Amino acid sequence: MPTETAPRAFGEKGRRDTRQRRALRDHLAATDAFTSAQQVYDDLRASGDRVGLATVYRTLQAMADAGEVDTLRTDDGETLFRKCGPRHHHHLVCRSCGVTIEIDGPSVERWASKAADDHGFSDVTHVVELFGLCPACTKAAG
Amino acid sequence: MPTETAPRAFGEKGRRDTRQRRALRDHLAATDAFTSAQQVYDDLRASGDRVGLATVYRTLQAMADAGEVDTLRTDDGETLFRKCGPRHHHHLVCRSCGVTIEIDGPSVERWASKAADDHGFSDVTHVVELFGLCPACTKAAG
DNA sequence: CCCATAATGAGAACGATTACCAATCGCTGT
DNA sequence: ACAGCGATTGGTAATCGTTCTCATTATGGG
Ligand SMILES: [Zn+2]
Ligand SMILES: [Zn+2]
Ligand SMILES: [Zn+2]
Ligand SMILES: [Zn+2]
Repeated sequence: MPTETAPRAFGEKGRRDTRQRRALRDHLAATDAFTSAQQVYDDLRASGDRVGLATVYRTLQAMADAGEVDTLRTDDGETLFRKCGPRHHHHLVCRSCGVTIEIDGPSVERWASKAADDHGFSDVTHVVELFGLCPACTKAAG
Repeated sequence: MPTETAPRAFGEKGRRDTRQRRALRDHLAATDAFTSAQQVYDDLRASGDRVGLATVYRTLQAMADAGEVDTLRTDDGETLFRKCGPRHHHHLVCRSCGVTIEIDGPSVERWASKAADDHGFSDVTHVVELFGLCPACTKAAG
C-alpha cells in the first residue's frame, strides 16, 4: 500500500464527488460506444458541461485503473473507453461508429489457459477483441 | 493503384535492395522476440550497422503493411515488430523479455466468426494476444 | 462555518512516430 | 564503365495523444 497520490476512483474512501466526475459518469452511462478522451471532452463541452481536458484524461484513467471502464487501443494509438458490465467479457466493436456488443467466450478462456499451461507461462492475461462493421454501418457503406 | 510514395516492401517491383534493408531483414530474422523500432535501432548501431532511426521506422512499417512482420501494441503505446511464420496465428508473449511463441486456435477462429454472424457484423477481424511470463522470467522473478 | 487537502485546468512537457527535404546511392540502359 | 533518373536515406522539425506542473478552486468532515 504505497502512499496514493493519483486521483482516486469513485469507489474509494477519501474521494470527492465533484461536478466534473458526475458529468463524466453520466456521460459514460449514456452511451454504449467506445469513445476517446478527446471525444468525451468535446461531447461534454457541447452539452454545456465545463470540464478540463486534463480532468477528462485523469478521471478516465482512474476509472480504468479501478476497473469501472474498459479500455481499447485503436490502430492509430488512441485509447477508447467504455462503461461495461461487471462480468468478464470481450467486445465486438464497430470500427466505423464505435458501437459495441459485449460477448463472452468460455471456449476462448479455456483455450488461452491451456496455451499458457502448455508452454509454462505464468501470470497470463489475454486481449481478445473483434472489430467489424455493425449492421447499420454495413448498410450505410453499401 | 494510387501513385505510391511510401517505401516499398521487399516483395514489390521497383524496390531497391539497400544495405539498410538487408541489415534490418537480417536482424529480424535473427531474433524471435517482439522488438520495438527503437530497440532495433539500438541493436543495429551496437552491431556496427549505420542505419537512421527514420529508416528503421519507415522500413518496419512498410514490412508490416506488406505482411512480412507482425505488429503488437504494448500498454504504454509502443509498437513491437516480429518476423513470424506465414500462417495465420496468434502470440503468447513474455511481457518481461518479449520472447514469443506462435500459437494457433481453430476454436477461437470459429468463435470469432460465429459471434460476428450472430450480431450481423461484416468485415470482422480479430485481435487475440496472450501476455505472461515465460518459464525463464518466471523463475527469475521468484 | 472552517480549513486541510483533494481536485481542477491551462499550458508546458513528453515520447513515440511521421513529415520534410536536400544529399546519396541503386539500377537500368548506353 | 558511365550517366541519369528517381528511389532511399537520415538529420531534424513537426505531430499528436497523453501526462505533468502548479497555482487556484472547491469539497466535506468536524
Ligand atoms: Zn467491456
Ligand atoms: Zn457502426
Ligand atoms: Zn506472429
Ligand atoms: Zn521472458
